[in-house]
Amino acid sequence: MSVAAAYLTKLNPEQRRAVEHGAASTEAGCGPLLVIAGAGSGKTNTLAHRVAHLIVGGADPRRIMLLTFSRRAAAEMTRRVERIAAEALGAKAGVMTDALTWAGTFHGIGARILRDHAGEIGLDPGFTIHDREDSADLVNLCRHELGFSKTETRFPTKGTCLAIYSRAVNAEMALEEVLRAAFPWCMAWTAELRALFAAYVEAKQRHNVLDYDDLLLYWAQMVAEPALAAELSGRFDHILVDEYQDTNRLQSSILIALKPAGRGLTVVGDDAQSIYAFRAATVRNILDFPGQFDPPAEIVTLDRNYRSTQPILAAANAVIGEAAERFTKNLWTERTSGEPPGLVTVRDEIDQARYVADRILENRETGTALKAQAVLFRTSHHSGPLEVELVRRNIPFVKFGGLKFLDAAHVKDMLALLRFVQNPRDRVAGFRVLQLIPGVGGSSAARLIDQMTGVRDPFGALAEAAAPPRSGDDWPAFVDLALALRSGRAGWPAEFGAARLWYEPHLERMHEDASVRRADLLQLEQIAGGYPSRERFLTELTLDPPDATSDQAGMPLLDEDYLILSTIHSAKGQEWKSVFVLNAVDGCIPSDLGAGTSSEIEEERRLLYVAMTRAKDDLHLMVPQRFFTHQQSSTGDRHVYAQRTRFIPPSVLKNFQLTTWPIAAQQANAGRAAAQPVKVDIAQRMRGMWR
DNA sequence: CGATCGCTGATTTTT
DNA sequence: TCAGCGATCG
Repeated sequence: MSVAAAYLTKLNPEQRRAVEHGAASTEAGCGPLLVIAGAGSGKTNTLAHRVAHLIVGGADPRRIMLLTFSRRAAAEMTRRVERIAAEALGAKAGVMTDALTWAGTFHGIGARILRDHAGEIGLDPGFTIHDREDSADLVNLCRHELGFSKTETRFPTKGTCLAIYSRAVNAEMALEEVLRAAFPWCMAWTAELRALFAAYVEAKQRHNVLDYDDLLLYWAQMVAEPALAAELSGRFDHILVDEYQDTNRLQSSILIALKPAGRGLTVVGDDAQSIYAFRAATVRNILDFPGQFDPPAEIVTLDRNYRSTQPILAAANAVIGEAAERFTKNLWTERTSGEPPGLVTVRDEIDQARYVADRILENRETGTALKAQAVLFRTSHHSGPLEVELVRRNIPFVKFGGLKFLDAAHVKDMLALLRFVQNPRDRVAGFRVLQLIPGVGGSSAARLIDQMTGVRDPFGALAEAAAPPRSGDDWPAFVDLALALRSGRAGWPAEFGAARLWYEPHLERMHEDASVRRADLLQLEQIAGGYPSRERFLTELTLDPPDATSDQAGMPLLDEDYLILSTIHSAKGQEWKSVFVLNAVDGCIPSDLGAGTSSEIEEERRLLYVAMTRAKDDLHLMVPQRFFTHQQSSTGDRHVYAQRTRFIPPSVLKNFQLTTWPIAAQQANAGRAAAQPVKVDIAQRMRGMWR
C-alpha cells in the first residue's frame, strides 16, 4: 500500500483512523464505524478520503452507496473522491469514480430504487412525486371530501395536517404520541385525523403519486421484507452516510434493515450541529448508533478544527457551552492569531444593512473576494433591507434558501403539464393543467379527469371526450399537445419547448408581468436540457429544486464575483473567510415562533453555533436595536425594541469585541430613547425619501 | 365559468 | 397585516 501513503500522510491520526478503518476491499472485514466530526474538522475531506481509500483498495465503486444531505453535497463529495483517487490511481481514477453512481440524498436514492423495483412491490414505475405543496393540496381535497372543512370548531389546516402526518411517518410514532408531543391543540381531532390520513394514503395510490415521505416509507417497507432486503443489501458492499445527526428514525430503520450487523456501514455527524428536529430528525440516531451492533461500532472523534481562528472558536465554544446537554468536546485549533468576533450594535435594520455593505466593500478592497464572504440569517425575509442596499450599491449577490423558484405559479403550471403527461393518474397535476384552458373551470376539469380514470388508454379517452362548452379552439389545441407530448415523439428536451409554446399565450392572458415569467420559463428550459429524460427532469427537480435566487433574473454571474446570502440552514457544511450574521436578537435567533419548548430553544442555540462556525477569519454578529413593525399601526407604535440574543449572556460576552455603529449617531439616539420612546423617527423618514 | 367580496387565520427552517 | 380560501353573483 505504499502508493497510497501520499494521500494518507496528509491526514491527522484520528482522520487516518477513520479512513483506514476495516479491511478496505471487502464488506466482511469492515465493522460499523461512527465518526463524530466537529465543525471544520475536515469531515467532508475525511469521508471523501475514506471512499477514495476503499476504491484504491479494490472496492467496486458501483457497490458503494453514499448518502448525503443535498445533491450539492453529493456532487462535491464525488469531485473530491475523484481528485484523491487520481493521485493514487492516475488516469484510471476517472473511470473508477464515474462509477460512483449511488451518491445522493436518501430521497433521491430512494426514488431510484423504488422505480427499479417497482414491479416487485406493486408500484407503477410511472409514478410522479408530489412536492410539499402538491401534497398539501391533496390533503386539502381529502379534508374536503370527508367534510372536515366545515366543522363547528376549527379543524387543523392542510399544512398542519400534513405536518402531523409527516412527523408520524418520519419519526415512526403513533398518531396519539405525535399529537401529544408536538401538536397538543389538535388532540381533540385524533379520530378525524386518522380517517383523513387513511383517505390521503388511498388517494395517493389511486393517483399513482408518492410524496417525500413515501420515498423513505416505501423503501423502508421494502427492506422490511427479508427477501427484498437481502437482494438490495447484496448490491452494496459499503454504505456511508454524511450528516447523520440530521436523519430521522425512518432513515435509520432503512440503514439497519440493509446492514443489520453494521458491516460496511459508516456514519458521520456532529450532535452539536443538529438543526433539523422540526423535520423529525433526532440526535438519538447518532448517540444510539454504536450500541445497536454487537460488537458495538468503533467511534472516531475529530475535534481539531482547521477552519477558524482561535478567538472565533472560543466564542462559538462559549455559545454551545451554555447548552443544556451536549455530547461532544470543545473544538481546538492551532490558528491562534486573529481578532475576537465582533458584536456590533446598530440602530435598526437599515443601519445594519449599511454597516454590512460597508464592511463587505472594505474587505473586497483589501483582497477578499465577494465569494469568500457570506451573510447568514435565520429566516429568508431577514435579508430584505440588505438586499435593497446591495442592489442600490450594485453589489451582486446570490441568495440561498427561502423562496423557491418552483413556488412561482407559472413554473408550477409547466411542471404540472409535464407531470400530467408523464402520469395521467396524477389528479392534482391534471386538475391544475386543465384549468389553464379558457372556459375550463373546476367542474369541467373534474369531469374530464373522471373520464380518464380507470380506462386503459387515458389520453385516448381525453381525445374522445366532449369539448368543454366555451373552450373554443383552445380545446383541440390542448388535446393535440397532450397527445404529442404523451407520444414522446419529439424527444427530450424538445418537448419542453413545445409545451412552453403552448403555454405562453395562456401566460400572457393570465399575468400582467408575463415577460418576467417568460424569462423564468426559458431558464427552466435550460435546466431541462441538462436531464436525459422527462422522468428524470421531473423527479430530480422535485427532490432537489434549484435553491438559489439572485438579484438578476437567472444566474448569469457564474464567472463573476458575487456575495453569498443564505439562511443558516442552507449554509450547513459550508465555510467563508468572512461571515456576517444578521439579527442576533431574541425574536430572530431564537425565532419567537420556535421558542416554545426547551428542545426548540436548544435547536435555535445550535443554529447560532452552526452560523458562527462557518467563519474562517472574520465573524460579525449584528444586533439591531429596533425593528419597524407593520402591525398594530392603530396603537401608534412604529417599531419595537429588540434585545441581544439570549444565547450570548453576559458570561459569554467577553469572547466578543463590542462596538456600536455609527458611533456618534448611536450615542445621541441612545440618550433620546432612554428619555422618551421614539414614536415617529423623522430623520429615518427623511432618509427614506431618498432610498 | 369566472370575478369579486369578505372573512379568517397563520406567520421559519427543507428533503 | 396580508394572503388565500370560500361563497356568491353576474
